[in-house]
Amino acid sequence: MEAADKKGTDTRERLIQAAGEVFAQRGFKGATVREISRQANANIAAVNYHFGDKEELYYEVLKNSLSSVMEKYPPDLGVTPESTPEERLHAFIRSLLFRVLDESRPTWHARLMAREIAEPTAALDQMIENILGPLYGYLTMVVKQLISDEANDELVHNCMFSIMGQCLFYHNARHVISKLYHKKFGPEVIERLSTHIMRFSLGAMKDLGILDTSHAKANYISSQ
Amino acid sequence: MEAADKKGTDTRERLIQAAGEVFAQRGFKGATVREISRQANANIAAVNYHFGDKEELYYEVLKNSLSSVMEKYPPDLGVTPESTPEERLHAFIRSLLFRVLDESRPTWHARLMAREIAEPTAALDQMIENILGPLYGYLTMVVKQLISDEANDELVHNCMFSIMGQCLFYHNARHVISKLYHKKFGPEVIERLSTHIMRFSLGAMKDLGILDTSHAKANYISSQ
DNA sequence: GACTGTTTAAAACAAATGTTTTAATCATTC
DNA sequence: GAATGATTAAAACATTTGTTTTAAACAGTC
Repeated sequence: MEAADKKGTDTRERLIQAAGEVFAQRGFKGATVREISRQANANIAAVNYHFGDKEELYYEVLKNSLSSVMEKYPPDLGVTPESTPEERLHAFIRSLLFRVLDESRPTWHARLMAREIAEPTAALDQMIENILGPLYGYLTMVVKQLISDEANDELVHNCMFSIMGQCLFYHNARHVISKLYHKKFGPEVIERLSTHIMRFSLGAMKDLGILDTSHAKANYISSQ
Repeated sequence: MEAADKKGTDTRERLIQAAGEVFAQRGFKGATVREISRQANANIAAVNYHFGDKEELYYEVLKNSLSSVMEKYPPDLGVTPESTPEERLHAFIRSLLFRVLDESRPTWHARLMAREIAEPTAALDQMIENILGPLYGYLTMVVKQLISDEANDELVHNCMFSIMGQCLFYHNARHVISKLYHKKFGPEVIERLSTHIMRFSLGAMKDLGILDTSHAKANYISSQ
């Protein structure tokens, strides 16, 4: 069988692609092996033959997703050892936004990860270990450089969450945004969003950093 | 039957409460009428008798949720006509955070709405009309007062999204946050978070507002 | 070209699930 | 207190769905 992708291509691979699409769209429970098989041009029994059962297929799909998601948009894209912390932050935001909003390629990676984050299965742990943990670690470093190396942990975490939240919101609330404001997320819009989020966050951290270092930690901790 | 809540309480009401819990936990597809019925101490046929079918029950649950979610924490809690825009923003953030994080009462309202936002069913439209639309309208007003009444719409929207994103992140990523940082969201933590988000956002908008009004719109629009 | 291990195809199975049916029970009214 | 309408209970039904089985088709090897 020398045909390119008529039937010769690995059924296993086609199943993963199809399953990714279906899982992302309908969730683990909502996805049926019949729909996956149909969409992969495979027999119903193919899933069980190649993966054992539906759950194992899901894990395989997620693992596949994890490794490919970071490839196209690594969090330090275009950053050199000489880059300023500001440039690193912009690169981080930009890559995160493209990672979750770019529709020029299969979008199920991001949607699947978002699903797993919002309602974890047993697979969340490996996702944290391989992707989210390192990602947060990297952002921690960047933020610390931006506000103050000896800023208290709470402030650092809060700033990180403020940045992550701004980025992920556009993915999470995309249906609402599009219904309320008829906004579409093409590459140039994403570019502008990343500029906004960077300026917004830099302005904020400039303020907070001053607060934190001048009035010392007690100031930030006192609330209300 | 005069007993308080042994069996005399409306089965219909018990079904809605139980269904809310189960739908929020397992999603529409994952929830089974059997589990709902069991948890409501009702017969399997009760759902169909009282609501026609499972989908109609879901809509009823969501409608019930919508009307009750805003009651305890209205977005302008504690705000008077004399309040400053800064106070209004703080109240908005605070109430939003409590709305989505407060675990001292049934949490399924927020979880269910988050589900509907992330993966809409046909019910999203009424949710936008009754809740999200007004909420965003109110925030628009507050933000405009904070940066500049004649700020361009894009900047206003972006700031709104930055604020909403920061708040909703803690709900959306709660499992990841708790696994990574062992953070729990008690009332005092929520209070401090709201203070952080307010300061973060005010600092940011102060910056952007200056940018926007002094260098005029062209400045903001130029990206990269 | 028969043999062997791998993959695909079709059908069947068993469990789960939303819904319906039918009868019993409860509550209210005359 | 019989009659009537509303509610609940138990069982059955029809579909869907994940999985298994059995046989056929294929690919590579001697």
